[in-house]
Amino acid sequence: MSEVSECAVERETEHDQLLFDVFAQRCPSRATLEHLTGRWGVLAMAALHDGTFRFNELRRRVHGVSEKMLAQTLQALERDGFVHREAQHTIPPKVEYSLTDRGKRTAALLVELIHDVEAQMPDVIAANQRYDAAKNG
Amino acid sequence: MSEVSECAVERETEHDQLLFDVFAQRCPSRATLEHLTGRWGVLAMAALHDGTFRFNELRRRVHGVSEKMLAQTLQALERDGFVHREAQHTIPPKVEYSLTDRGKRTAALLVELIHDVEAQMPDVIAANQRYDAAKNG
DNA sequence: AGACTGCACTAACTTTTAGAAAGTGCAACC
DNA sequence: GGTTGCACTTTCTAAAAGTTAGTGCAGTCT
Repeated sequence: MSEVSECAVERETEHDQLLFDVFAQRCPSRATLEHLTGRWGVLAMAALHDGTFRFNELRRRVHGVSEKMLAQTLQALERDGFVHREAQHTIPPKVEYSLTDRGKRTAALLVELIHDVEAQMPDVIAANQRYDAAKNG
Repeated sequence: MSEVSECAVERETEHDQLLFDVFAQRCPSRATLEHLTGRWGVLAMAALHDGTFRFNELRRRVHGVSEKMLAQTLQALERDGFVHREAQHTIPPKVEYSLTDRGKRTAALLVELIHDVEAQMPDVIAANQRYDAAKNG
């Protein structure tokens, strides 16, 4: 009954490319996409698009993120190779986060999305009001 | 102690534009961004980028989404004016979902992101293995 | 000198959210 | 006449997010 979709990671096409599909439930691309588009993933990537930052600098940039979630988010992004982490084992510790080349490419897309959303906000707020009025009216 | 950042929605710049900032904790743009980038938001938008679909058609396209979450996601996207909902009050009911013009623009960016991620997956998987090896080695 | 803050986290606990399962009411299909 | 499909909502449980506290040492403030 409960069918679980998989992507054909293992199979190769005639063009020697692997097939990944975010619409397939168990495709690893879905997890990666979530790391990038999760609540804090987008913001961390966009913040790092502006340069290299220390852990607590990022925390101050991304208002509202907890230490736990920022650490968790950065670890996932580092594991996926979007973020580079460089730690100096001094006291107090100094850890610098930056984007990898691959991360920079993807971050550019996310920044574009953010700007698009910010620019649309007046329309979004108007749409919200229309929707709520239609419901309660 | 706990400072909460707000965006200057109310203030206007000299160019007569409103200021929205997703990095500010209480800026409404952050909620909107989350509707789009949330786990199911991206996939719903990308699915609708291919055309008009009924509720259960979407559910079959976006593998793994529950009815509850799909309904919730579509309602948020409709309220924000990204998605258009057209219901025929027949029995059985027929409800068709499609993207608004604004939604189409934003969906294009999300689809671009998805393709970028899918294309990077071989590198991501390699990065995962390197990360795990470095940790357990 | 002694208290306080900052550094980059992790661990334990609580609250919020997501997901799973069942219910709705009717009609077409077998 | 039993099953399935339609588009949801409601209830309950499992998972995720958020909150708080702790680490160990060095600078800053008083």
